[in-house]
Amino acid sequence: MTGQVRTVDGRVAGRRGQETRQKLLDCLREMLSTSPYRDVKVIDVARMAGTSPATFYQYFPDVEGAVLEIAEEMAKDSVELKELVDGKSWAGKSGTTTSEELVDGFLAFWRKNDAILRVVTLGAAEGDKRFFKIRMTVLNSVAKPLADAVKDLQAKGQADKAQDAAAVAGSLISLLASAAEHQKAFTSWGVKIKDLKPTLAPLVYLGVTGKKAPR
Amino acid sequence: MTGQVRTVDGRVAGRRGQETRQKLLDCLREMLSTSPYRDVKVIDVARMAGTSPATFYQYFPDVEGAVLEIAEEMAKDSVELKELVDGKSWAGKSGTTTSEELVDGFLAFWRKNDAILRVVTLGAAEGDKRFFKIRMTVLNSVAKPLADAVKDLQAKGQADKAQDAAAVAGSLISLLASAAEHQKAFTSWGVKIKDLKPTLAPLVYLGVTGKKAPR
DNA sequence: ACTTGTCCTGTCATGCCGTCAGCTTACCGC
DNA sequence: GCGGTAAGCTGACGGCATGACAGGACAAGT
Repeated sequence: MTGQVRTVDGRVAGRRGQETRQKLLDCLREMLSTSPYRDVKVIDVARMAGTSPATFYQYFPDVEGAVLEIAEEMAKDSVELKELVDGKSWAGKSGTTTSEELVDGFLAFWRKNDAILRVVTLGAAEGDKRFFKIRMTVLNSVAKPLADAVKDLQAKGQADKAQDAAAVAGSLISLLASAAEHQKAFTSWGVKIKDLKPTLAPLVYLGVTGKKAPR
Repeated sequence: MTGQVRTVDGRVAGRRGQETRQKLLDCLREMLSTSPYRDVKVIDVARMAGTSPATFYQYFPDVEGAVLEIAEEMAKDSVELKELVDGKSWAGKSGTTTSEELVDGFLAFWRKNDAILRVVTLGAAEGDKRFFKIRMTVLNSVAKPLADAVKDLQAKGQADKAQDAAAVAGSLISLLASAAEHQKAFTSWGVKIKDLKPTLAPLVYLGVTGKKAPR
């Protein structure tokens, strides 16, 4: 699957080279979570990795290129998010559980990949196709099975057929993504983090089924 | 209200100085909407404004400082968003209209200030208090009156009292903000922009009233 | 030990950053 | 109109990040 790892000038990287490369990626990830994206410099990353800027440029064209690498790694991990929706039931009480677990799982994933997702989101918003595609991969991993679930319910007459399934799923995933991104904002509105799930989960349930959540 | 405009070294700016300053801000705003934030350089802004980098540094400590200025201007404009909720009715049919106008108005404001809001959002997510506060100002201009509306309905027994009003309002505003930020994403899900309002508006209505939207 | 290919770094040209001294311009009182 | 004063602008400079290259260090096989 993973093609040969190559340096910028075309050589194939050996064992030691891959280690160095990985160390650079790790340090970059670390830097991203501690300083503003705009201020992340190659020289800092190199220093932290105990190597020189020249080495960095051997493996990556620039900071953005390395960030893309990290982002793609994360996008691969995001397949695990499918499990939050696939094969789950939306009927009655179990629907409540499904929506709660979806909210929980999604927020956890976002929090885990906080820093890199911030940069991906920015890149996507700025119109960069590569970042946009990565963001899509992550969100689609939930949005697609969710849209399928809505279509299923519509077919069984258990959900509002007038709603576009993909639009519903997209809106709900956006809601989750945005809530995940700005958890700090909620506290300033006097909302405790623990209030977030009880609020989001019913919204998801409502969006999917078109019915008020049972209690 | 607005104190004297001052240069970095303390001089008060006169007519000509203010013009230059404003031209720099305009050019920066332009640059932000055409190139990635990370790549916006002082020298480019200065060149576009037909002046020198040194002049830029006379009015702003750095790029971020100037961006903050633009953002604060925008935050002032955001008071107009209050009107989208204040004094509106959520009962029956008129509730549907209210939610639709809220969605429309909010999306329009966000689209108008696209570029600067992107940077504000990034800064806030990275933990910068100044950007965070500005983002709060914008979102609060809708979230506060919306929370009041929910409390009102709760008091009248027309909404679910178990929900925290502020949390509901916060989640809904986050939903709108996120949808506004990533309109392009929706099209890749096969969702037409015009499908967005019919999807978001009922979600808002549902969130506020806890009832399924009438049609 | 020698060869081969990978890996790292010293060094250099280039370009942006951020500051300062000093020159020019506008305004004001006389 | 004349000089004084403060505002406005820029050339120039040290400093640092970028990105390219060539050559030295190193590991592995022979």
